[in-house]
Amino acid sequence: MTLRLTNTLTRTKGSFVPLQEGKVSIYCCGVTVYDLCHLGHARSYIAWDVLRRYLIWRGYQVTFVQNYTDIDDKILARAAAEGSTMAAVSERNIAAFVADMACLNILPADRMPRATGSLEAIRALIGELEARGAAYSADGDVYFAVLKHAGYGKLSGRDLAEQQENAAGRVSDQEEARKRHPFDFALWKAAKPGEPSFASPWGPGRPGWHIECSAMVREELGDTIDIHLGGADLIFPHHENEIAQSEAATGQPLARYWLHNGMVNVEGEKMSKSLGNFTTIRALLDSGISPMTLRLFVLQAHYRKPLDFTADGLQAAAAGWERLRAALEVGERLGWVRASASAADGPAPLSAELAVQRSRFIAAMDDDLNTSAALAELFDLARPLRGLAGRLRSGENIEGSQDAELQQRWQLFVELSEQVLGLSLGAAAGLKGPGAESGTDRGAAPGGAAATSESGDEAQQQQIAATVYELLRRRSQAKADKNYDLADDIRQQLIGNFNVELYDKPGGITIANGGSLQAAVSFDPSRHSEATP
RNA sequence: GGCGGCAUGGCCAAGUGGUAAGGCAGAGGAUUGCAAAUCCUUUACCCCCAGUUCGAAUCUGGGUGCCGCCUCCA
Repeated sequence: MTLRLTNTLTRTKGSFVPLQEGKVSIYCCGVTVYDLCHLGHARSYIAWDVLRRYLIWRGYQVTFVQNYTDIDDKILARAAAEGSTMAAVSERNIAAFVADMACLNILPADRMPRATGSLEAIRALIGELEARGAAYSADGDVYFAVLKHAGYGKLSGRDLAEQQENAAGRVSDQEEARKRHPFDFALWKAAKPGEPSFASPWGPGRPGWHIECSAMVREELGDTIDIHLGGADLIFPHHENEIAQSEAATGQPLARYWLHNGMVNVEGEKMSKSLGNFTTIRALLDSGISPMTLRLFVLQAHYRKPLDFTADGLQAAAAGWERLRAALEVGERLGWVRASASAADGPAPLSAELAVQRSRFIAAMDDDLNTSAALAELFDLARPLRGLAGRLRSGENIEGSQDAELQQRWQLFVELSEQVLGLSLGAAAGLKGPGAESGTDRGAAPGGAAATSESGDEAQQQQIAATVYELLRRRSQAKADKNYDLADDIRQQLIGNFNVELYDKPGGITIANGGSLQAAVSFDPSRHSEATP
């Protein structure tokens, strides 16, 4: 089985064959750093993170480059609005980007070039295009001449002759007057008075938007790369222009595979900056949605399809993540060890059933990253583990349960979930970004008492445990007296005051867990002794 | 006007020729004083019409509806 990917360039799904066996070069269009990242970025970069993780897991040596566009009109506007500088705005948003991506468990790119750091390559490329007659300068601007480039429009399926009239009048008259063709686009823009600018053979100015990607791809990865990634909104004009520039300069195909992710809607409406209805990643996480919930939500749909963010959808994903989380957690609770396996190491010896599930997972991922189908396998793998988790949670003693098949199942499950899909316990609880304290969405319960669990000192913790224990004792007595109103009242008190939940198990034993408690407290009426599992 | 995409159960969403994965929600049952968790069982004539085929959600033609891009945008 080989990986099959839908290539925008050919509009077909075909086998992925890298240029060099065993190696994959990927360029992913990054962000313009004038603001915080929004859900569209999250969707896109989660999808590409999974592509990358899957390739790595399959044994490829992947080089992943993603740019920062840190020269741009909108950054300038933002800087002017806040009395700051372009560099300051960029720096701040780059830091935010890094934090947001880490929070979502998105692997950092191998290299992240910036436009400001690539000016040499950009100027060289423009010069080359000019020398080849593919570009012309006009009043300090330099434009790419689309008519000089055969094949312009091949990515987006546009025909220059047909499109010409439709495009008229879409750009400012001034700029229009300098262009020879409406689709010609700026490679270099002359500086306007008061703007920061960079020196160039054409006078002071700054690069156009598209040229930086062409220059960076070439500088970082070479003339032809394996995979070029981006949002569907970039197909035209950005990627079309990128192809034109690069291929006019090198005479080689820019990328063998062009992959584009579908757009994000919010409650059925297109999300866009111009409509002002975008939600930042931070705002969503701050609202109590866990990073892994967001990740699961994104991966439940195919990356090429539009994705509608709704409160209901996120809630469903949160419940789904709870299930996966329980299954991930159970092995750790039982002290099981992760296997350091990957597809490249060859399959570990698996039971027949597990081997089938593993190969189904691979088949799904091979089919243009069908994460939805892959997740179905993951949920199937998790089912018996959830059963184990359920028994553990309700206080049943299964410490001795070292069933080999279950352990193996857990190891496979963890491997696929964490390594390939990036759905990870550690990422949910450990890797903290702003506003991402809780691994579970239900952790955002009333009272906010949960937050104290990490800061409380030992004495305080003992005090709380003792109080909880006393309440458990009283509740046990109330149950014995069949005074269920009081018993329920105590349950409510524990939730309200400490965010602690109670689980009754056979034998009248009650376990209190979560919230302000660092360790579970249990009460056994037959023993009257405290235990902390 | 040009290019492209999508229409599957209450919601989300796979499936691209052999009688419909998975998640959420719901129902019934086991367990429970009640909860929680878990387990079992259960819920679809795949937008419409015509055609191809032994057989279609899946292919072809037509229709209807929705959406994206064509302007900065992941």
